[in-house]
Amino acid sequence: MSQRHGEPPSPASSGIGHTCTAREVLDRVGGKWSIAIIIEASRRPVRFTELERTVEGISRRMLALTLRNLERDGLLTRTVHPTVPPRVEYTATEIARELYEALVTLTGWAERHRAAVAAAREAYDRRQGDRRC
Amino acid sequence: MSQRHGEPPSPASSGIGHTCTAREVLDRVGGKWSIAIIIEASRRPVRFTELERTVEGISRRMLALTLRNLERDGLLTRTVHPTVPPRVEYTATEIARELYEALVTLTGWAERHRAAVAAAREAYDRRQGDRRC
DNA sequence: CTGGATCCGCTTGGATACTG
DNA sequence: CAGTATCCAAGCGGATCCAG
Repeated sequence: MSQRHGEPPSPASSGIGHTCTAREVLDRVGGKWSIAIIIEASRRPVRFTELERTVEGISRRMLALTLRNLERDGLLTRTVHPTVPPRVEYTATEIARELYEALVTLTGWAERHRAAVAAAREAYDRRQGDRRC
Repeated sequence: MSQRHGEPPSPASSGIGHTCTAREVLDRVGGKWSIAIIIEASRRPVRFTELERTVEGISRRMLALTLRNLERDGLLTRTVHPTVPPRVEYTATEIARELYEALVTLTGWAERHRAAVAAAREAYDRRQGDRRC
């Protein structure tokens, strides 16, 4: 990551602008686990081990990394309760919850066209399969 | 790719459902170049070399690969004009254009909170910088 | 012009052991 | 419990050469 994410030169409406902002957000939540964590943390404060169980398939390392990044971007709040054993809770910020709202649009698209995409993919693969055999 | 993308077991409203559909679409367009290509192809039919110039930074290999995948998922239409030299045009399908509409919601989120995220990141980095030095 | 095939470095990410 | 540190494998992606 050699580039700071300050204000881009605002390439305006050439399509490049939309591309950049789109990539900006996708780089942030396009990770394999970000969405799942944001959704969980939007429902209630969650603890580390809790996420390790809930977000099925995630490794301890990736959980820690993703949490760090989300916290860094101000999407998660990390609260340490100085008890023993230590208790750390992660909560989605208002920004993150708004992000989730925005994502609903995308899931809507996925649900509407899931069948069509699957069909297209199958058709494509069948064509290729014929060519190769 | 060892897993077919058929109908998931529909885990309903436990948050897992949204996570899955969200990941489904992000896996499809979360690639480094998919969005840029979709946007370009939504504006007009585009040729291979044209994209190579427009989508700045993309390599020939990744352009070809991304085009294949998008075509496979029914998001792009590939039209070959049997001329010499060959002329191939890619066009966004209706589904892809709807996807772009959905993405606008996301870019809206990015634009609204860009400053906040940048600030959070800077604050976080400054805190860490102090600790490490 | 439009790609496919190959080589290879770099990053991503899993498994595990260790620390406070 | 809540992580960090280390090792290592798989795959993403760039560069290049070649073909239709």
